[in-house]
Amino acid sequence: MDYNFGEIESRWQNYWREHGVYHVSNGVGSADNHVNADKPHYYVLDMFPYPSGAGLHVGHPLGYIASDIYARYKRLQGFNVLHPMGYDAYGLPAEQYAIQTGQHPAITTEKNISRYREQLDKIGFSFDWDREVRTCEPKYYKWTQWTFLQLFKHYYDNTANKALPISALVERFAKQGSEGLDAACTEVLTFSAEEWNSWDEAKQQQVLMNYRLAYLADIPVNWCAELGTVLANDEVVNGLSVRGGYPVERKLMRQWSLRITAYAQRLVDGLEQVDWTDSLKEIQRNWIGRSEGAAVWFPIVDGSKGQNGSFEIFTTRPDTIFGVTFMVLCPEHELIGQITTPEQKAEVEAYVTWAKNRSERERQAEVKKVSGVFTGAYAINPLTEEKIPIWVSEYVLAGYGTGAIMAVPAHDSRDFAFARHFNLPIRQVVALEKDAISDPSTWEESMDAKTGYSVNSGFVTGMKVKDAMKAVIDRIDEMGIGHRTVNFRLRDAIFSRQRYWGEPFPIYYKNNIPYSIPEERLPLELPEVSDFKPTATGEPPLGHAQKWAWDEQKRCVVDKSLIDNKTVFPLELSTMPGFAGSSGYYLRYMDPHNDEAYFSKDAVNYWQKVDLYVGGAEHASGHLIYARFWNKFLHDIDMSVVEEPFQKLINQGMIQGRSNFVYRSKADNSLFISKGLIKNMDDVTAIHVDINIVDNDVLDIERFRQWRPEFADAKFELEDGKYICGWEVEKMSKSMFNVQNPDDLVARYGADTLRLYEMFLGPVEQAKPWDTNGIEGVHRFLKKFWRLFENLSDEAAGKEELKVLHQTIKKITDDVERFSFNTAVSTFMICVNTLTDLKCGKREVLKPLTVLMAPFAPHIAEELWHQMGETNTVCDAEWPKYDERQLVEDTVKYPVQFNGKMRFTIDLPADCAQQDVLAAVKAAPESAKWLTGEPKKVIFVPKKIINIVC
RNA sequence: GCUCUGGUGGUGGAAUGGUAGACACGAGGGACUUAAAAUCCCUUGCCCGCAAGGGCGUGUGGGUUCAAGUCCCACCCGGAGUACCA
Repeated sequence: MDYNFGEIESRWQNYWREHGVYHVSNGVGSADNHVNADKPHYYVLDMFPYPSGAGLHVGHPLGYIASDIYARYKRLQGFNVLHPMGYDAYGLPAEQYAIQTGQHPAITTEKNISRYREQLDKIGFSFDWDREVRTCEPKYYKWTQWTFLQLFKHYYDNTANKALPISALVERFAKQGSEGLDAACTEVLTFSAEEWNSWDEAKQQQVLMNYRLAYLADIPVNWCAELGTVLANDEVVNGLSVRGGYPVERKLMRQWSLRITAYAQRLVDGLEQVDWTDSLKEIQRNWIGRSEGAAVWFPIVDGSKGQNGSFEIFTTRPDTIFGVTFMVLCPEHELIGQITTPEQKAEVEAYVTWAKNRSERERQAEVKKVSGVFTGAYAINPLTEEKIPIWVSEYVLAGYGTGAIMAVPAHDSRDFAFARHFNLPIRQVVALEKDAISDPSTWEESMDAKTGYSVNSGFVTGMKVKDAMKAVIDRIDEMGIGHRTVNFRLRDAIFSRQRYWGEPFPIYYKNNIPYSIPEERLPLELPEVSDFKPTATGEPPLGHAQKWAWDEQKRCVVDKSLIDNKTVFPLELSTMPGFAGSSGYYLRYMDPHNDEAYFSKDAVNYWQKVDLYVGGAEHASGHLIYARFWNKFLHDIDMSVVEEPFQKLINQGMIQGRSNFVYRSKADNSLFISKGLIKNMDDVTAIHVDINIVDNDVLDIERFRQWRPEFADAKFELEDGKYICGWEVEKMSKSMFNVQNPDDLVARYGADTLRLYEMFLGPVEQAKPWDTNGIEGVHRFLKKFWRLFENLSDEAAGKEELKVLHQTIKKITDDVERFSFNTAVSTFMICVNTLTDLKCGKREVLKPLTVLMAPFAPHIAEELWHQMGETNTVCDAEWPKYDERQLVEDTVKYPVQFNGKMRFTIDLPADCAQQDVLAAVKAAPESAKWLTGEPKKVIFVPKKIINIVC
């Protein structure tokens, strides 16, 4: 009987579904715990997909296949494995599509999901679909909203180093005001208990907003007019939106933000505990951008103009303070208005206006261009008492540090450029050697390195840079004008989107103060709207919703015509961003149908965390930071039990497209020249051709003629009767006709072949081009494996057969453990080739081999498993263990080296001692040529090699 | 610029410091077949040679070592991330 993959695969997919083979229980305490009560647990998670209209291409399942193999492997090893899947279903593309076509995003999303599901099902994954989550479903986003409310109701206490309830803060303020409080906040406030108690509700709420972990504030945002929404920093690249590539500008807007910066240090520290690649950790560290330095207050000359008579700067180089020759404020700095002299006023205002109106894009493009203006005001260097000019420039950013710097042009390249441009003095205060002082006016560039000695620097002169840093900080600390501090590049995450297709905020406004709707009234469901575009007045799409107001007494959503601002109030109109729903989904999978809680204590105590997480590295600075933050917060409020949610993380590499080209002659527009016959590439035009009508770079001429009407009469210059196409590795995209759809391959070769081939392509973590050319080999291998079972026998296996089996068990186990699936597939090939040569059809060998194959090619394994008379699923078989005794070799083929060069090999007994090996080598006829006289030295590695130096 | 990656046959790729190129694709030759498909066998890094055999080979140049694709130093090229972050 032939290997009929179509029939086999649908049979077992049905069987698995009908028997609930992939259903997982939560261990002890759960309703159906009897099955898995005493097994160890393991959680394998894939980053859930956004179901786009295009469906899956061959790159999407790569990670899913890898994780599925691992999940199945763990199960065979006796683990209770959680391996769920769901959909990140809220987001921009569905909404953009809705705006264009008027189709409700819920409908297109539903359609896309069922298409995804169909495609996924065909590949034979072991997902427990009973646990599916969809971020756009009320019963799921109820808990996204719930988490938001908890963030709203907590603040971050730096002393406790965790999130604490706002109610505790209110109590504290009533008793002692801000005294002794060290908390994450937007600005440091100082007030007494009397003051707090004297304030009205509005003022108190305003003050609390300064501390909430989810807070409303006017902040400069990335506004994308084309998309009609704000975007997070990681959603903007080079001043353009990641989705759509539209221009993005800076704009001050009242937005919800998450105070993720409160967790910056813990986010850095947590990286030590997780098993991720160094490069991924590095991306996160860079994104968080921790830097140590000092905060220093510089007094302003004629301090009456400034509020406190001084302003704060941040520097990582306190040791260079003797080299400060000017100060720079960012154009947004609040002090500018107060300190600018009347003579400079016009010029400064013009500059500030100009800078503020510049788009992100212009700024990015002109980074190297120096611009700025003198305020006319001066500061005093607190250590030298020198009077130094204060400038304003774009190169100082509002969002980092305090938006003000001390400029040390000799030792900072940006300050250097600025000083040169405006002819400001440059003073050397660091030198590689104590006396290596030169004239900075002759320098080509600044000396930025943190090495060498301080020079021209008062009391730190002669100290090493590192010591000088400490000495300066100690001094300013003593003087009470500064202290050691740490700054982060990470910004708070803007959490509002002016969009329709997202989670509504469970917030209503009473006198412009946000209040949370009661938790027991969640979810606050997304209302229907007449139009998905923003309203005429610029309100988000929810402004179109008629039934969108909160009745405080009835505790429910009512028609907005009832708004009276007494008992009925307007609801928040923006929605949450894409990362809201994906930040905690891994926890919900643990207990997806719980209506009482996000997830039960039992469930999270059982599963703890994700043991293996597989997904793309593109989420390094987005999802993976937000999710870690989300989890740490949930940990603080005693929900999640482990601080770091993803223990081991694997990034599957991108699968690139492999495009094919035909070459049209420029002289004759209907003539196509085969690649090898082209003399000069300038004579031809390369045209992308659909990879589905090309086989091994050979063009199917008939199908090419049918492909496009304009090619119907094409003529060809052939080589060896074939038209050979050119190829190139590019992004997989429709416009390049290089998209490979997994369904086509499943139909042609079967899911098992697809699974094996995706793994065989190369290391999972490496980017690689998709190329169908090799798929035949993998398919042939499966047929060969199938044929082994044609002569199934119960005879005892021989030594050779057992040896290859046990070698295979050992190698496959090793390979799976280190996620080296490509070499695992080769190992299977070697094993099957050997067994074919040995004509081995012995059950004793084939049965364990089938179990080894089951994670990789589950359908064929299940079929053969049952053909061997088994009645239970192969998924619950036992992973074989290798027997060291079967691996022992009697003889070793020793490579013989002379002076490190391999010359020949010699077969010897495995237990041969050095002198016997040497004797055998001397006796070998081949040695005569290389061995003249006695060897000077002999290196002998038992069972490995012998090297003779002569 | 900085950080992280990677550089091995015609192609994808393999190699705990110990026979470089496993496994597969492609290509060439052959068997079976009326023919095709399927299957099977042989050859396939480059150079010299009829052969036996020899020389050269893992981006480049040095070094460590009995032995280097693998370790160290310097450099070249590709890919990704990030970028006035003080």
